Amino acid sequence: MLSLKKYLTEGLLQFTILLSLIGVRVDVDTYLTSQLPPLREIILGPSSAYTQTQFHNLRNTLDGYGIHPKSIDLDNYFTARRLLSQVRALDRFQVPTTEVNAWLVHRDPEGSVSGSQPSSGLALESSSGLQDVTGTDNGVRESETEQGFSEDLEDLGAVAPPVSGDLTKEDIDLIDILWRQDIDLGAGREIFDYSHRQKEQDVDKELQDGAEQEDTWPGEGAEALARNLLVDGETGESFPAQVPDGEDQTALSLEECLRLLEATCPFGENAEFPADISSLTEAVPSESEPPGLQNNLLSPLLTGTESPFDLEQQWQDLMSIMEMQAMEVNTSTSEILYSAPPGDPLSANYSLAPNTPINQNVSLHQASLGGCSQDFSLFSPEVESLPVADSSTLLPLVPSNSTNLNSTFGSTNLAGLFFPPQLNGTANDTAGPELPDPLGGLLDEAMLDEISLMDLAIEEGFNPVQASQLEEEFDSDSGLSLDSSHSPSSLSSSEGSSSSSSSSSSSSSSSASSSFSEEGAVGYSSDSETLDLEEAEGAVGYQPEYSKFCRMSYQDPSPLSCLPYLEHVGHNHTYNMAPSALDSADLPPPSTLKKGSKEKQSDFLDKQMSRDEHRARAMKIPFTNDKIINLPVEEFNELLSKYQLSEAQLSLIRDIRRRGKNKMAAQNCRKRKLDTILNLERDVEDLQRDKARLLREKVEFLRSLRQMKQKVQSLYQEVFGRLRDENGRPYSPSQYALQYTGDGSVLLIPRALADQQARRQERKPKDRRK
DNA sequence: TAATCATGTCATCCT
DNA sequence: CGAGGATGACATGAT
Repeated sequence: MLSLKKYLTEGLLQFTILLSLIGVRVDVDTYLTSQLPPLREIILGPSSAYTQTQFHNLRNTLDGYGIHPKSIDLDNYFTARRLLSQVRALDRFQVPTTEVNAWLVHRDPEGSVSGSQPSSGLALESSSGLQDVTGTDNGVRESETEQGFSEDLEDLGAVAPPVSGDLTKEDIDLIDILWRQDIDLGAGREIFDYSHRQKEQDVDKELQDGAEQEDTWPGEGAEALARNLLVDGETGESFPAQVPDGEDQTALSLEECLRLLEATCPFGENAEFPADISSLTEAVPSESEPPGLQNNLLSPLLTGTESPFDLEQQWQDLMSIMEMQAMEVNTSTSEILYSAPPGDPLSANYSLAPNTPINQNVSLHQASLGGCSQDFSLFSPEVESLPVADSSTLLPLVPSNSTNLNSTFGSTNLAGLFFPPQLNGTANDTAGPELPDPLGGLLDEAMLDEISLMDLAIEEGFNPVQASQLEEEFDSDSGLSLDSSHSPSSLSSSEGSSSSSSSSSSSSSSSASSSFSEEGAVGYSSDSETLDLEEAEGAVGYQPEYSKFCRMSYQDPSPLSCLPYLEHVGHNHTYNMAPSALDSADLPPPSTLKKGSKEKQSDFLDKQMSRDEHRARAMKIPFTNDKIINLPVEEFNELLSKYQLSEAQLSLIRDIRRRGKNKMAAQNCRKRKLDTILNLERDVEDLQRDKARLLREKVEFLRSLRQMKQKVQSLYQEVFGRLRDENGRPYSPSQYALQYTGDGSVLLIPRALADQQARRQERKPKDRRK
C-alpha cells in the first residue's frame, strides 16, 4: 500500500509533466527550450539563478555534502568555473556535433541558398531529403540523421549522459586547484564530484551553446525565413530556399517522372487496357519511358497530389517544430515561425502555378527539420485555400483544434492522399482536366487505418496509448517507455535513495550519540539551567530558535563543517540531529577556558541548542536528546524506566522523540521529493527522445508512402493515357476515370460515377473518426 | 522591506 | 492501540 501510494503520488507528478510534455500544446518543450525558469529548473536542472536549489539537489542526491549552499564560496566557485570555461572556450573549436554534420551535409555542389543556412536540423533533414528518391541509402542516411539528432539533444543538455570525455585532464586539474582553494573554506570534495561538475558544466555549456546558437539558430530565424523565400537563383521562381536544396535529387526524379508521364500518353492506336492492375504494373515498369504523353493529363493528377503532399508537409512542419523545440530552439523562433506572415509565403506559393508542381513536390520532400517557416509557404493552393489560421494553428498541436485538425488531417489518410482534390471537397480551381480517383481501391483498408491512426496519434498530442499502439504496428524495437512501468522504476530508485539516506542518517546520529551522549546531559552550567527552566515553565510556546553552531547535515561527517568560525561564512541551516554530541565534541575541555570565556561559551552553547534541547535541559532530562530520538523503542523504554521521571518530563521526552523522528522524516521526505523531481527530469528527457524518434519514424513512413503514391500516379497516367476508345482516340480524363475494384481488376468508368464513389469513400474514414 | 529559501514543527493519515 | 513513517501546511529565521 505504501508503494502504491508512492506510486500514485509520483505518478501524478509524472502525469502532470507528461501531460504538459505530450499533450496540451506540447508546452514543456517550449518551457524547456525557452528560458522560462521554473519548469526549466525542474526539468533541466537549476540555473545559476537557482544555485541554492541546485546545490541542495546535489547535496541531497549526489552526496555533494561539504559546501554550504548559501556559502559565498559557491558563487565564487561557479563564477570561477564559468569564467574558466569561457576562457577555455576561446581557444577551442567548440562546434556541436550536429553542427558539423550540418556543414558536411550542406556541402551543396550547387551552393544552393540553403547551403548558407545555419540550421542544423534543417540541414540534416535536407540531407535525408536529398537521398529521398534514391532510396537506396535512405536507411543509412536516416540513421545519420537520427544520430545527429540525438547528439543534438545531448549537446543541448536535454540529455545528460555522463560523458567523461567532456572533461579534459586540464579541466580536472584546474577544478582540482579550485577545489583546493575552496576546501579551506569548508567545501568538501564531493562538491566537485564529477556529477556536480558535469551539471555545472552543463550550465557553462549552455552559456556557450546559447552564444553559439544565438548566432545560428533563433536570432536568424526570421532572416532565414526571409532568405528562404527569396528568388531562386536557378529558376527565378520565388519559393523557399529549401526547394532548390532538395531539387538535386527529388526534382530530378520527378522530372524523370514527368518525362515518363509525358511519354506514356501516346495518341496512338491499339490501346489495350490491361484488365489487371498487376499486369499493368508489370507491363509498365515505373521508370520505363513509353513515348509521348498528353500534357493536360498531367496537371489534374499532379495537382491532385498536391493536397496530400501538403498535408504530409504539414506533418513534416510539425516534425520540424517538435524537433526544433527539442533542439532547444527558444520560443522566439517558434513564434517567428508560427507567426510567419502569411502574405509572403502565400504569395510566394501562389506564384507557383499549379502547373509547376514539381517544385512544390520537391520542396515537400525536403520540408522536414527546421524549416517550418519555409514549409508554410509550400502549402499548395488547395491546402492554402483553407484559412491560413487553420494550417498554422495546426502546428502547436492544440487538441481543442480538433475540427480544424480533422479537416486537414483527415485528408491525410490515403483516401485523401489518392483522391484528386476536387473529390476531397477542397476547392481546386486551378486544376486542369479532372481525373477521377484512380486509386481508391489500390490500398487496402488496413493501411488506411494505420495512417489515420498515426495521424490521430500525433494530432491528439501523442496519446501514449495510441503512440504505443502505433509503435507496435510500425516499430517493434521501440524504446518507448510511456507506460506505467516507468513509474515503479523511479519509485524504486527514490525508495532506495530514501532508505539509504535514512539509514545513513540514523547511523551517523547514532554513532555520534554513542560517543558523546553522556556529556551532553551533564555538561551544562547550573545557572543557565535554572534560567532556562524558568523560561520553559513560564512560556509554553517555543523559545526563539537559536542559530545553530555547526552545519551538521545529517549525513555530513566532515569535521570542517563543525568549525564554529565558519558560521559566519555561510548561513547554517543545520539538521541538529545530534546537537549535544556536537557541542561536546567541538568544545575545548572546560579546564582550558578562563571563566569569562566559559560563560561566553555556555551562552554560545545555549544558542546552538535546539528548542527541544533547551526544554530538555529546563526539565532536567537526564539523557541526551539524541538518545531520546534515536534509541530503539525497547532501549528507549528501558532508559525511561531507569529514571524516576515526572509526567511532564515524560511528556516532554515523548515530544522530543516525536519531533526528532518527524524532523528526520521531513528531511527524508524532502529529499525524496527532490529525487522524484530529478527522476522526472530524466523521464522527460527520455520521453522527449522517444517522441522525437517517433516523429522521425512518422516522417519516414510518410515519405515512403509518398513515393508509393507517386508510383501509382504515374502508373495511372500511363495506363489511362494508353487507353483508346473504339475510334482510336484517347479518353478524356475529364469524362472518364479508372477505378480499381476489390478483386484487382480495373474499370474505366464515367467520371461522374467515379466522383460519387470517391466521395462516399472519403466520408468513411471521417465517420469512423467520430 | 518584501520575497524567497531552508528547516522545523504540527496535524493527519497510514502501516 | 501506540509507534513511527509520510506528507501537506504552516512557522520561523536567514538571506
